[in-house]
Amino acid sequence: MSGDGSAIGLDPTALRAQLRDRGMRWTPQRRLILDVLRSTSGHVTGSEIVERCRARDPETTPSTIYRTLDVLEDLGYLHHSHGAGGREEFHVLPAVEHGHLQCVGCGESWEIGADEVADLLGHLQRSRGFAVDVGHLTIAGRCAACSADGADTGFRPG
Amino acid sequence: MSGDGSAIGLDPTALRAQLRDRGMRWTPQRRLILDVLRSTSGHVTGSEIVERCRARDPETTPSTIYRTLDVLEDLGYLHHSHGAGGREEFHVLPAVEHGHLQCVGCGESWEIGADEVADLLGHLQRSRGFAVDVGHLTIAGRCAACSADGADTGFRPG
DNA sequence: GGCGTTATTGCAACACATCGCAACAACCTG
DNA sequence: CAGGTTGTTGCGATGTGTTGCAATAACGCC
Repeated sequence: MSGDGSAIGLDPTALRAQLRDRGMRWTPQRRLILDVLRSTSGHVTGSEIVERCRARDPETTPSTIYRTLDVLEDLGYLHHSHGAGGREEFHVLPAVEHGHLQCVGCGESWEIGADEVADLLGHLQRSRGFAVDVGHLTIAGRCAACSADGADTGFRPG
Repeated sequence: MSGDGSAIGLDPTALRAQLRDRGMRWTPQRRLILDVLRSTSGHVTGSEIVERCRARDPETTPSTIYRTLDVLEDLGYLHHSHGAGGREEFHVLPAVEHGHLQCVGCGESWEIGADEVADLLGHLQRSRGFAVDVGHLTIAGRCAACSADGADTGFRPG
């Protein structure tokens, strides 16, 4: 819908400064990963990121990538949740915190704003004192189209 | 609350009949897995089931177990969802459909009844036509105790 | 610019889960 | 009970993440 993901805020210089503040280092690998992330909009799975990094530099190793992703999440540059299949899904630069709806039929996913989530889950917070991690929330189910299509869980006989 | 999980309804004979109805077979492996499940209450991760099966019969292979688990889920004997870490969690004999709350701090998890879930998510259903898979729902966050304990995501310096 | 400290990398191994495929064995039939 | 069908098993390989550890290389300091 909107831009191409080359978002302001994924600025290498800023990240470098933030890292240094924490006594952490700015490395070529991190620069590459940040770069890949900058040219990414919306959701990506962990393996997609690995793939894209290796496309630019075949030397890149998965462990480095996943560790860097952790760091970036720590710094608030991204969020991750787990899709309907349990795989990691990263969401770059979440301007506003939000959750996801994912269809087990077609795999499509949609965002639900923090407002909406708060509306839905706020009372869990109040009644149980349970602080929902909105950014991590992915709700599985079937979208309208897939519900109309077939009733069962993605399985279509014959 | 109730018993030890040796629930009525996980009856080998009944399962055998159900399998045969579908042209499927009753094998020693399936019997073992059902047995393990019978002595299990509440949540188990996939690897826990594997472990317990191998404890009784070291020959058991993971692929067989996971495949049988799929079959059993198909037949409604259990449900699975993905915990905060993305790992599979199975729930045996869900008398009533329900979702889960899982604390990323202590790992503890709680059930939330279908009623409560419906209450929370019903409007997603109405406004978007999205049919939430309640049995698959696991909401991550921090429980009251852990929220009081420390503010960040499970990380504790020093 | 050279040097020391120590965060980070890359490797290898592991953990969890899934899949293709050939051999096996439940089950049905006669 | 022997024989054929075909659903299942078990193996090995693959995909996705994680972790321990020794070598490397950022970064701060002189």
